[in-house]
Amino acid sequence: MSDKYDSLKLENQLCFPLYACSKELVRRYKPALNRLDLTYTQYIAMMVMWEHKKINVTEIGRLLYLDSGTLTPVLKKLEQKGLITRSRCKGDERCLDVCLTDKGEALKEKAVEVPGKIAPCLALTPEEAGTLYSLLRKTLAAMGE
Amino acid sequence: MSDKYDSLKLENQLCFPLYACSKELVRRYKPALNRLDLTYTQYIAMMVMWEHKKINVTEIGRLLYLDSGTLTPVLKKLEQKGLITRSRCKGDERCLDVCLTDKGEALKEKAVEVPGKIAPCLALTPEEAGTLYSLLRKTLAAMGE
DNA sequence: TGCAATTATATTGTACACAATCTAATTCGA
DNA sequence: TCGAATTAGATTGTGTACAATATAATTGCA
Repeated sequence: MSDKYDSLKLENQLCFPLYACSKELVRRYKPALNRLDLTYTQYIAMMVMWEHKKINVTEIGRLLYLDSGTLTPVLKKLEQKGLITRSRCKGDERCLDVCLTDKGEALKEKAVEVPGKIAPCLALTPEEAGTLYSLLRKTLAAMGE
Repeated sequence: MSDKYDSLKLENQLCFPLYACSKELVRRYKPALNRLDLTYTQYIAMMVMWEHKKINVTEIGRLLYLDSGTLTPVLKKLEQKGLITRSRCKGDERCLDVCLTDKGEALKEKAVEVPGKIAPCLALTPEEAGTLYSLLRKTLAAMGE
């Protein structure tokens, strides 16, 4: 019943459910994020800002697995909204300091409610969620070499 | 040590490692897929075609969790490459029959080697990979209602 | 039977995502 | 110390994703 093409079936691939699950879950964030006027990418960038207050683009990229080609327009958008400031570092003009503004800090109050709205979508027990988290982090670490 | 903002830390979110892991793993496919002149999205569309030979757009979308706005340009590209044909169904002109061509079928021979090149990236035991797969499929099913 | 609702796909507009390339600033080594 | 190599971001081009809308074909029901 099996042949040499079995590995090419969607049901036998691990990457595909990962890809689909990620996309579907991000889509579930949209209603909650619309109320903050943020996209998912802007939201994870703000999560970095809420934790770090001040950080440069390369570091944000390292934390989010994104490069400057993606981050530059995202950060410019967040700057337009008044949530962050962007300015060249004193001492090394190549660097860009990204800083959280008061308005950005204030948005955190509304954002606190987001994770609680997403959790029910998962339908996993806390143990399962923990296992899933560990396996994903292990895989991410392995891919980072 | 914990406060009400803990849920907003990247390390406490399940969606983020899912999103990052998916992106990084898709990136690992690129060298292998470049040799087939396929992107990842084109590759999973071809996986559907290799299994089904003939299928319509809505069905492909249901299998891949993609809508016509994404699939239409992808399928047109695959048609340009001569891997599939697109033609209106006889009997229901709204539908589009997507059919695998001989050239598309032939590409399967080269594609067979792709999954084996990706597996080592994961660094998971077969049991762990199985667990991850099950948890992702369970979550996908739950999100499909 | 005729027209309102539904269905299948396509189009438009916005926002990533990333490879490749570019520019400017900094560092490092002969 | 000066020019090559490196580094940090920005830009460009291609290809998704998806919401919203459009269009055309089909269905269903009053």
